[in-house]
Amino acid sequence: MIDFKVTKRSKRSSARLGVLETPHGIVETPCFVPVATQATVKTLDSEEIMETGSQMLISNTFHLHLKPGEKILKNHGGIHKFANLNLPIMTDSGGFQVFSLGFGRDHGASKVEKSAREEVIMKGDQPKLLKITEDGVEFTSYVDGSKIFMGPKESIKIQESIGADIIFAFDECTSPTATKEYTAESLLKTNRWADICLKVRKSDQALYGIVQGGKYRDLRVESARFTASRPFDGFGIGGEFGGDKAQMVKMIEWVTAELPENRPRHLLGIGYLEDMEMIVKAGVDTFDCTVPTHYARHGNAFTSKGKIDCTKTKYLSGAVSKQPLDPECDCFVCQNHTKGYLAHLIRAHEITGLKLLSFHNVYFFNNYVAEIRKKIKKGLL
RNA sequence: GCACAGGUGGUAGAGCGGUCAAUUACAACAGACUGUAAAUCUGUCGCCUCCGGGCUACGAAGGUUCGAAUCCUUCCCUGUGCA
Repeated sequence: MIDFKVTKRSKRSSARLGVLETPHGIVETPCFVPVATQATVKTLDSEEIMETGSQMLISNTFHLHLKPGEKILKNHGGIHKFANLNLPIMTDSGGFQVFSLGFGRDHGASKVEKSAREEVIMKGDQPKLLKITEDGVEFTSYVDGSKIFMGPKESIKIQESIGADIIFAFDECTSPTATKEYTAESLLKTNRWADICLKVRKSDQALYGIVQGGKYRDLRVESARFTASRPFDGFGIGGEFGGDKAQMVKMIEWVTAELPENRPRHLLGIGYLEDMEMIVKAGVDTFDCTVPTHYARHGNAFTSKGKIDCTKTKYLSGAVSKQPLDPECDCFVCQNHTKGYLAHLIRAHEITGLKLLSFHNVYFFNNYVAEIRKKIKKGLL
């Protein structure tokens, strides 16, 4: 079980400071949650994860179900022991994979598409590689092509075996290209699944319900009200956030306005640096995002002066090459390594380069949110 | 000196008469990435372009042919073996 207390409410916005207590430690909110899909923050070991100042991680039910399988995790005493991760952990339910391996894959689309696409998802449409039914979703495994059925019951059962502190209801993450009719019908399913998740849960793990509804205000509000009316321990805000940033913030605000103040809100899969203040001001407590680790493995570092693309030759020589990634950052990487060395490692495809950039990026993101907490404390946000 | 093998775009290496400005990989350059099928993906990659095409190119020079990176001759290089 978890305990959540709001310790300060901003007078300038919907931002709030909070303390989230879990069986594996306390989380100060607002908090960035690094993504550990396969029970690891890619390239970082458990000690390094702690050194980045991470407070909580989110792992993935679908991926752990495929590999190594939840039985393995259960036999090892759950994800914390299995991966030697001594901090709070969430597991995403697999609902995002309904999108990412479904219409997202079919259309090469992101849940944050900036502009409209030609593909439109109509009521009754099905993705190519999976089948969404009333009871759940038949996935096609990317490991061996086998069919894998996952619905609310299955997801909760798996999540119980994995043993995270916080688990999520199984939902359908809808696409930015879904019509209102599709999104409305999907929402009915997600809501029905939410009740099943609550019903079948036997563990004392915290269970978050997920708000969907796409870009449609009435659907978002309906979804938020429905989810708020159920005995969830917290709330995930999911689905698409297509359009521009202003639109995204509006969509979050529609939802947080309907959610009870005394339970935590987790924004699923959003967290560019430039997004952070906005989403916190919109009333979000925790949020996860693959960007720091993902971009790191593609050679990009985030700094107080902007993004640095370490694949560029210009960082190898001259004055810049002798400087750290970010002179204002006190992480291990910035204290001990130059841009020139990091650019070399990335360009030489050395695995250490990926690790060092991942470490820095996660550290930087955590630090960035720590500053946001300070601003709220000072009444500046 | 003789005998084999070989010389192709930044590199490696395909191609062995037309569909070749030349497969592919790497390098280089540019772009993308928001609950991770992601150490990934996309594009450019001889020169010029009014984007139709034009020009120069497969060691060098000749030749055969309607047509040569591809066949022939000579030369120059490289590797290996024998003297």
